Amino acid sequence: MSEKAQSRRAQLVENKRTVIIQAALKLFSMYGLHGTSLEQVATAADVSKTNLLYYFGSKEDLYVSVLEHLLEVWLHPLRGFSAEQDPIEAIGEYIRVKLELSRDHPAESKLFCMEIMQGAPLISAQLEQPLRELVAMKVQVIGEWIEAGKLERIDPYHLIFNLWSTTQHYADFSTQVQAVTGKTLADPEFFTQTLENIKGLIFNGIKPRP
Amino acid sequence: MSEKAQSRRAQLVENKRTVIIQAALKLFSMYGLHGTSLEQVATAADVSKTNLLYYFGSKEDLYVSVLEHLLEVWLHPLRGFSAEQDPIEAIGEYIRVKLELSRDHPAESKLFCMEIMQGAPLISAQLEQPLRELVAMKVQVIGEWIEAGKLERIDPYHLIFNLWSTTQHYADFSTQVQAVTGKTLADPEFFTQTLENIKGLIFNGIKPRP
DNA sequence: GTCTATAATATGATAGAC
DNA sequence: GTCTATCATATTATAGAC
Repeated sequence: MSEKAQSRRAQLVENKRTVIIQAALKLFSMYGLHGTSLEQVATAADVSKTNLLYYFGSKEDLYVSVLEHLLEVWLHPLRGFSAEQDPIEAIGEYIRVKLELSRDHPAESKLFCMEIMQGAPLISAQLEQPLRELVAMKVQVIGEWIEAGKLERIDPYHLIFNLWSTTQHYADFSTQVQAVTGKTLADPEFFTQTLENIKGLIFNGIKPRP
Repeated sequence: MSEKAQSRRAQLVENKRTVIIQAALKLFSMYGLHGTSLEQVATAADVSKTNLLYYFGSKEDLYVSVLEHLLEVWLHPLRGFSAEQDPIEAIGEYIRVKLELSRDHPAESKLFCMEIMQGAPLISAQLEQPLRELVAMKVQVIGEWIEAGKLERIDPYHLIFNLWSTTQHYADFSTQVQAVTGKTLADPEFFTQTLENIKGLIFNGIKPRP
């Protein structure tokens, strides 16, 4: 068996796993883990249920794989900003990236939200450690900005929670946002307007400046 | 049969329904609708499964009752603020009430979040209409404040989403907040600190004022 | 790797006695 | 109103042929 054939087959297996994970992600984020049957996932991924169980040994196995995929997408933008940057620019950029994630990966956002709400029983190990470290690094950077007088004295932790909650809201509560405004982030005009408003709020607040 | 006996029995029935609803709320908010069995709810409410099904004809019936109870608790503080009030005071008060809700009713917050994320299939009728009206009223008030020069020019809708998301975050993502900070809103000091930070952010932003 | 059974079980719901 | 017994079904998972 040639190397090429080997790798081609491995590629196909990976593709199939990916297709299944994508289908599962979408369904899990809509109906939850227990609200989704393997049959549904199999149908959506265009494979048989038995075949699905050939690629993923169990439902929980599949679920964990979906969560692992999700974490990669989700924690990625957290890598950004360093103390050398201008804070307003860096934070503005972070808000933009997070809002783009809410627009382009709402299923990831929702499933992450669900998992955290339920106490993250299945990924607490993978999540807690890297998350704590990433946040600690950011808190450090924000602290330096404040010391340098480049930001108002704000608790860095609460600032981070604020950035997360305000941006993710447009993915997780998109149903509510749409019910109230009639718009979604898919609408470019609404996206820009949302971005500017979030940035305006976080940078300047709502108190009128004399 | 006397009026008294009638009302006493009705009272008992109501109490039992309430106990079941509370137990169901807690479990549904932790494991989701499909992740919770009637057996679990019955055990938590200290009744038999058959008895539970005597009070609520079906699982969906129970779930809808839980959601209706939840909406009452959840939409209540939205009634507040009118244009005559000072906006900073009114909004500050609203933030406090919402954060108290996140502290005292996290199960309601989480289940509401879950339901919205899944498209609110079972309460869209009860929710959409009153929500849209309430928000429209508030948008009106905020608009008047802005016209009077009492607030910066901010889109009222995005301001409302901001108030919701930042406060509810501490209930829905309490697991994450605790993983990162080691604290919960149950800690009075952390509660006060959180409240002041949210208010500070929304009122003043993070840009240093010269 | 993929398929056809089929096992094993959990769980929502009902019937009928008391 | 509450109980025991039971039905009906959905769904995860496995065995074994091809």
